[in-house]
Amino acid sequence: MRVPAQILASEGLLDAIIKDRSLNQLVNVATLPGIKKASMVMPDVHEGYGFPIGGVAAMDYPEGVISPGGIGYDINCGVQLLASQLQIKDNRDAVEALSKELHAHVPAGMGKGGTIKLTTEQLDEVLAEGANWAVNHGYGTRESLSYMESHGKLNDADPAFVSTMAKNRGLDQLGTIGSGNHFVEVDFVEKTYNNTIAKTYGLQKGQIVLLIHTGSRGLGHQVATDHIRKMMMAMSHYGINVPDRELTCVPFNSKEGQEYFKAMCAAANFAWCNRQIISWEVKNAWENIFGKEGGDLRLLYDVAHNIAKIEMHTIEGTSRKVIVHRKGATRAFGPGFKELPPEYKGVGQPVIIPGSMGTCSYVLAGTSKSHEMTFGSCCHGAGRRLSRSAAKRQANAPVLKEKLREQGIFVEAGSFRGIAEEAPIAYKDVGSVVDVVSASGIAKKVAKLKPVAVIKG
DNA sequence: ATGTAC
Repeated sequence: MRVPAQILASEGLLDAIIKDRSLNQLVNVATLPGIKKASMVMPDVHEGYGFPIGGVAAMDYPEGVISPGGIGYDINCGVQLLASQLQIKDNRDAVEALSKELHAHVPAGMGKGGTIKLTTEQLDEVLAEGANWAVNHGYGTRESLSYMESHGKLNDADPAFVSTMAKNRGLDQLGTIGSGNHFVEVDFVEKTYNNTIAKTYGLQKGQIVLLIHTGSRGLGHQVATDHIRKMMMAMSHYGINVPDRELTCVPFNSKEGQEYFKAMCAAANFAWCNRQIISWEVKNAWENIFGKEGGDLRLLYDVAHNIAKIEMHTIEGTSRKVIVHRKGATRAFGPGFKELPPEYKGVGQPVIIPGSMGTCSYVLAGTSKSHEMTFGSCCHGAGRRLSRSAAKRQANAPVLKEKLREQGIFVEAGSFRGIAEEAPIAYKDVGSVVDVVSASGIAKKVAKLKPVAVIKG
């Protein structure tokens, strides 16, 4: 190990953490060339490809390594939160119709294409421009870009390093959520914890909000597959040995490192464009149900939780440039961060933490403590405690769907398999996860969101 | 997560 391993958890959460390989993986990551300070995991950690999901690793720029396993196959998987002007108490009766309308507007499910069919030239524009492409083509407003991490676009993207196969997979996938834990969810604000920040973000008790959780679909997956294969062949050339082949990596400033990074940025841009177009479709569905009385759906914020970023961080008293890998970890920058829209600058970045299906989600605010402790990062969700296959064995999807309906939560899902894999028993308690990050000081609790409808793949 | 392993 070149650096220590750092675990953020409570005693209760450790039980689930020690059952899988996530701590071995945490230790493995600590061996990677150029890693600074510590190999870190958040309380929602679980086993992933090479790196644990819920992990943060910062490498020296530009000699340290970049590793696709530290980002994940779903490049720029992330969450967007939309705030409405309606209260749940006045609109309970409309929820079922709204969930059906959302389902009709947002294709969900494995391999599902959408209504937008891009030409290869247009796809290259999307890869270079991110959410800007959506806005330039009538999907949303320009001011919404200020409310997205990195303004919905990474400038280092280069479509030339995205393979034809990856591009072909993406041609009809804009505006689709995919499967697994991806969803569109209707929630209401059950509770606020910090009234000043809640007010700054425009959140109040009883308000209806919407969450969109998806990423770069088959395109991002293919980018990861292609570059992992190339890196595996190149790694020995750079004299790098890793304890697990899934940790394949090359120096950031190497040919293969640069090609992967530029392709990863392009896939991240595809994901931001995707969430922006889904957001536009969600607004169409909303308008169809509520008409003009429905009011505006305002983009509160959009965060990435599977990404690598070049950032400045203070390490042993010195400010240095690092390659921060966040895999199942959300950026959580504190007050004063210049990228934030002016009205959020005093309170820190919104950190959006989706819980498991039918439980609840949280909005937090980044703090300066996160810069000291976790390279400006926080957890990203509840975190699995059961594998997909174990969840399928233990969950009874039809019964679960009916149970959630009795609790006032409509689930629109493409398959019972999807529901079983995402059953709440397959996940840790998101409240306990959020309490750990809140107690550690890396983020502040702002609001708790309760679902009333979930659209899944 | 993913046209569910090349």
